[in-house]
Amino acid sequence: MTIFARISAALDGLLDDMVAAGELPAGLNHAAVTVEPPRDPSHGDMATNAAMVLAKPAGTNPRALAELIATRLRGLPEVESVDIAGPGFINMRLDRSAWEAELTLINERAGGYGRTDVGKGKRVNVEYVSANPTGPMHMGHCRGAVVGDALASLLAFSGYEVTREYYINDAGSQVQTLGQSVHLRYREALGEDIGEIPEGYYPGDYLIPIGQALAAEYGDKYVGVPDLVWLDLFRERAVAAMMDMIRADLALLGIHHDLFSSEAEMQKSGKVDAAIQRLTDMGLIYEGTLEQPKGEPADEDWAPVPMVLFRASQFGDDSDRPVKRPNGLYTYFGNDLAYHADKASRADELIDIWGADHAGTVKRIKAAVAALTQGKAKFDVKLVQMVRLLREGEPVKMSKRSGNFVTLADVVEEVGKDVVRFTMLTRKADAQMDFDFAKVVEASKDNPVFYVQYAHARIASLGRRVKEAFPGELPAADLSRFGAEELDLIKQMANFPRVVEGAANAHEPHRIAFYLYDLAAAFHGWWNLGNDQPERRVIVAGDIGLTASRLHLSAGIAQVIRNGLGLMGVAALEEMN
RNA sequence: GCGCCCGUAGCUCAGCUGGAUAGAGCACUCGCCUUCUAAGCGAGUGGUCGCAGGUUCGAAUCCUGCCGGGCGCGCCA
Repeated sequence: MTIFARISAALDGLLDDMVAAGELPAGLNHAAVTVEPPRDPSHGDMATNAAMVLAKPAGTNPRALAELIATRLRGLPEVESVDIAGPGFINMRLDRSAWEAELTLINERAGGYGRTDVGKGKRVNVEYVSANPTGPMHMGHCRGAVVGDALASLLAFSGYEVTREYYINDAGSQVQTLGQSVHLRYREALGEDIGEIPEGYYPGDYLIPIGQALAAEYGDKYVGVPDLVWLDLFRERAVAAMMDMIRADLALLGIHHDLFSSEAEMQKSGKVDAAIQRLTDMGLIYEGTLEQPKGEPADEDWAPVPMVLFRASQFGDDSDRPVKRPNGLYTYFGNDLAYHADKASRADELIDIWGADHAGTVKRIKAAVAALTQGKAKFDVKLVQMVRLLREGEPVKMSKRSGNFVTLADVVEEVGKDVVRFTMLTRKADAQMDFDFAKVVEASKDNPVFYVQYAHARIASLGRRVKEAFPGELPAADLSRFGAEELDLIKQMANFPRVVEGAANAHEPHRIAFYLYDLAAAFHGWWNLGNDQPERRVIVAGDIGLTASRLHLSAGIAQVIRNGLGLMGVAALEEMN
């Protein structure tokens, strides 16, 4: 057990003892009781709010209760001293042996340090990316891809059974247009001059090879015949090729989904009809007419049309929502609610990662999930804000014309997978962010990617250098030789499991990036002590024992950095170059 | 008109789901770095947490109403 888990468990047990001793009434809810490092380290190593939280339900006052708890805490072997401060905080100082033990634990657990079972094996489905299969991935998709992937890793590390899922939107009008665009390329491949790609079609060069392949396979069989004959074929081929391309783009980022779900297949399987039927049976589907939306430019073409609607407004949405169009086909929402019903049948918790431009549809899908699962499924829609690309401080112009939008593959090629992934996690998901090509590769402490990598590389360099100073075998680490700075570093490392747990619970993978930056800063500060004072370096000439001990500490730091970077999908570097 | 997100130091952002005196980097000021592990190091200045109420032992954090910025708002996805 990690140190925080031990103290927290001991506190729980001790509160039970107090109930047995008649010092506390039975049945108090401990959920709000926390054990955490105080913001101000001068207050001690750990603080608990137990007395303040429990005083009122226990019918006593915080200070008096704190005294009782403090007395018992003083009996714990790892607790050196306890005092009560402010409105009833209980501050603890731990014996140094507790921190020494934590470092040993870090090096023993190695890659498993920080892993917990808070997920208790619950099945969580994380759906992310789900870019339309109409072209290569561009930077607009990138952030959601990284956030979703890191969150999935975080949840897996926290004891959840995770499914990483991609929803292929292969049933709507956009993929019909894609099929028609490929048909143009097909005619082009047969020698026809198609001129400029008309407005409304996909102009990208990436469709050319698909047209060529179809031309090679079928010759002119599909020229001059109605699209009814060829559109399904062309669409399916195009979608398959686009998905191959998208999978390749994702692989560049180190992202591999467990499951790709097809909208079209789901529709064919009858699951959409079934889901709508279930809602109909619940009385939540009716035919009706919506009011005209109050958009700024009032739509002249608007006319009231009766449609099949879902009573989303009964579940917190602002309006009821159409599941079928007047032509009888399902809307995107109709398909999507069925898809979520399907996911809910396979998982205990659902998480969707969406671009912020879809914010307007969150309420309706939450309403649908609530209705379909009787409010039982945990469901979080995580919105990821836009990324503004900058080059030398100037926004990069994005155009839909082919060759002029920034693809994900281009960016990964230019700055590298690790830089892209780390940078995408240096801001919380719901804040907008700038991605400056120059800044993200800058080798300075202003750049968190570099700063964290550099800390790890510095530690890796010790392994190489120590052989020069001490060619023989090193003795076992003697942790009693640590001073206050070394113990402070361990205290910071000991926070890693708490940060992981918090990030997993809050679905906020960016917390790992900030934690690693802080840990790296603390390490660099420690390292810099050696600039002026050679005896404070890790490798101390003439003191093999101290060197061994500090190497052990450094190894622990490197381990925590690796574990954190691993969750982010970023490789730790052995050396900078 | 409505909904969602955001508003914290001059700038870019954290703030551990309600805790103690609100933090980091940049910028700025001062000192250090011609021999060491310096793609630099140390210290300092800088805040009505958009505004006004409310909830309670306690609010940047939760609630309500305003102000300002971004995104979105039927039969697209």
